[in-house]
Amino acid sequence: MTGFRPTINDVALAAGVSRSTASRVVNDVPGASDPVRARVRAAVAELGYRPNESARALASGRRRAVDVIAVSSGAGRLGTHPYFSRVLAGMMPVLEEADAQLRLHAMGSEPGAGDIEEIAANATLGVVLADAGPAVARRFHRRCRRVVSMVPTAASVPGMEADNTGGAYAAVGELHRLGRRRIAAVHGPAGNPCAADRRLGYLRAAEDLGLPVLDADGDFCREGGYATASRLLERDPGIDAMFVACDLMAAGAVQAITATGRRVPEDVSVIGFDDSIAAVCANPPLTTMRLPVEEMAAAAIRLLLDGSPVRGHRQYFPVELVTRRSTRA
Amino acid sequence: MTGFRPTINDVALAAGVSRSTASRVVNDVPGASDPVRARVRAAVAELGYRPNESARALASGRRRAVDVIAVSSGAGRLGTHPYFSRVLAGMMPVLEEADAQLRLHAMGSEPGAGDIEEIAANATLGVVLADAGPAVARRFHRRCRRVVSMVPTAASVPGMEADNTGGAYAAVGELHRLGRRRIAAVHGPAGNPCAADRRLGYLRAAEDLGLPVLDADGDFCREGGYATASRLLERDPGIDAMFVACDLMAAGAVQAITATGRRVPEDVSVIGFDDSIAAVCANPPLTTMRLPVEEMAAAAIRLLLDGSPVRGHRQYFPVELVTRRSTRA
DNA sequence: TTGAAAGCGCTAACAA
DNA sequence: TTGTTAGCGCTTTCAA
Repeated sequence: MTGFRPTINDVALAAGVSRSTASRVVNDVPGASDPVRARVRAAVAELGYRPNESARALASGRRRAVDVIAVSSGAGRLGTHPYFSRVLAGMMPVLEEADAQLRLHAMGSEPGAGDIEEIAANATLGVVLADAGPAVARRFHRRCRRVVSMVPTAASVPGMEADNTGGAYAAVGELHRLGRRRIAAVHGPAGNPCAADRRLGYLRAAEDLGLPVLDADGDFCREGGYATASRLLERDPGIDAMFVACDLMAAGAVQAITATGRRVPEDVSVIGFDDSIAAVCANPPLTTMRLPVEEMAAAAIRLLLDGSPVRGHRQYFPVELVTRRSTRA
Repeated sequence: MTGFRPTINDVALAAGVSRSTASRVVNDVPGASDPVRARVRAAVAELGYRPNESARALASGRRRAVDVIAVSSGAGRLGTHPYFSRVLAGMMPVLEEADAQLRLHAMGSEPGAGDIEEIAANATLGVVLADAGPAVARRFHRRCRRVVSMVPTAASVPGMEADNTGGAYAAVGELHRLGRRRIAAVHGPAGNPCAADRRLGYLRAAEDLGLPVLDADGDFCREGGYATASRLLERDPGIDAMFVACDLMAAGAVQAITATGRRVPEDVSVIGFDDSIAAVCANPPLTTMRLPVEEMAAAAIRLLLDGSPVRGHRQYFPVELVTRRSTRA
């Protein structure tokens, strides 16, 4: 009795129907009356039935897999980019549990229509968009119902939504609370939806607090953080704080700030975003807005596992301030 | 003719044998004469046959999977630890290609015998030890032939071996070349095989160059790097360079050094090890010894995919100096 | 709406 | 050493 795992035959037997009917119910395909559906579902629950994925794949000719699309980053960077590491780490145990496969696709910010077509055509459980803009997201969603985005994007595409705007707003508020009055911002890249929300949070806070807007766009990479922070500092040497839209860029920003001879946090306080490994490696370690990336990734997978997510579905996640040395004067 | 994929039946037919015989050859199990083996193998090559993993799993009752054992790190850290991210990134495409599964096991540095027993018993393709000491490695190897370690460990256990000793030696040599004469070292944890090799390289270089030995053990984490570097500096304020056995620790060491008011690299030059994301996030960015982690991880998987690796097998990888600002005076 | 039946591609007894 | 024969658990026609 210990290692026994019920098969669909057991379910069919318990529900008093044929194997095919049980299969139909389990797979949510038409061809079973409501009362029968209920009986089968009860049997499934009762027995704790879970389909054997190998048998499924063999019989149907396709493997259950989630396609993860990592837009906007070079393939080589996937292994080291802190965000994607966390995304994968969050997904892996859920996928494991469901005995499903992870297919990772790295593509540039302008994926070819052919790529999208092919991935959508071969998708089984669905597609997770790791960092896609609205245009790409819509194109996927048009071809494949089972799509979920790790970031808020086109309104119709189901997505995980962290409180990016609120987080950015809170970061600026914190800086203001610490007495800073010339708070600059290094945003993410122009087309990026997360970047847009964080930018909005900054702008709103600046307005509400009556602060000058001192900002520029970056690229979510360390190099861009360095370059943008340098430029900002040159343009306005009086800057006494920086809100940087991701930790990798913030690590670069701190390098840029100290390279000018300024001290962090004494001369310029810095708050990043993400709470990735980059935050603690920076010098000084970064105060940052923590994004629950692993939880968001796990939730995205669960959504796909549970069936076709409803159009426009949103799942919300909080963002929290983590205080480290880059703000503690 | 485009999407046709030969089955084992096609192979058997082409080789003029039964399906079972073909299966035996493909799976390298006894029960086929040498001439027959050759014929079947020829047919496999000719047709480009690749077994259907779903069918295999269904028929045999077990899924082809590689068990990756991440010893010595808390489960929560896996997603963010730069080393493991790179290991996973290196393995993923190879596994994908072979249609095999990745099972990740995180365990403390002293895994229970029960854990080892269970994983070894359920292993199919084999086990990759990500960072295990000789004792754990030997215990796994005793119970399961298909084991390969990502680091040199017990002599009998097949392993990937980067030139840790040579890398450490070269790092100290570089520091010496830059005019440094009081070169300290932050080693890895005592029992760690990689740490031991890097320590050896440091000690040899110190001896060869006539330098004082100024060292202490760390833990391969940023916190440990910070603490150990602080201690070293307190003990010997004249230190003018540091060789730190991993980038995460080196990022911490740089934080510790600058916290004392010293400048990097003017007062103290620093060289790390790995070339992970931590190296570029540190401030200043770290000169480091690059370890080809992704390649090593891919090679480990291929070794397992190719069958039982031979006892004591070693695969060697070079380590290269990558120069960044932490040494450029 | 339901069920019967035929495999999916492979492994593993069992016989020969 | 080899071949024959049952399935593994499931999906999917096809008939009823």
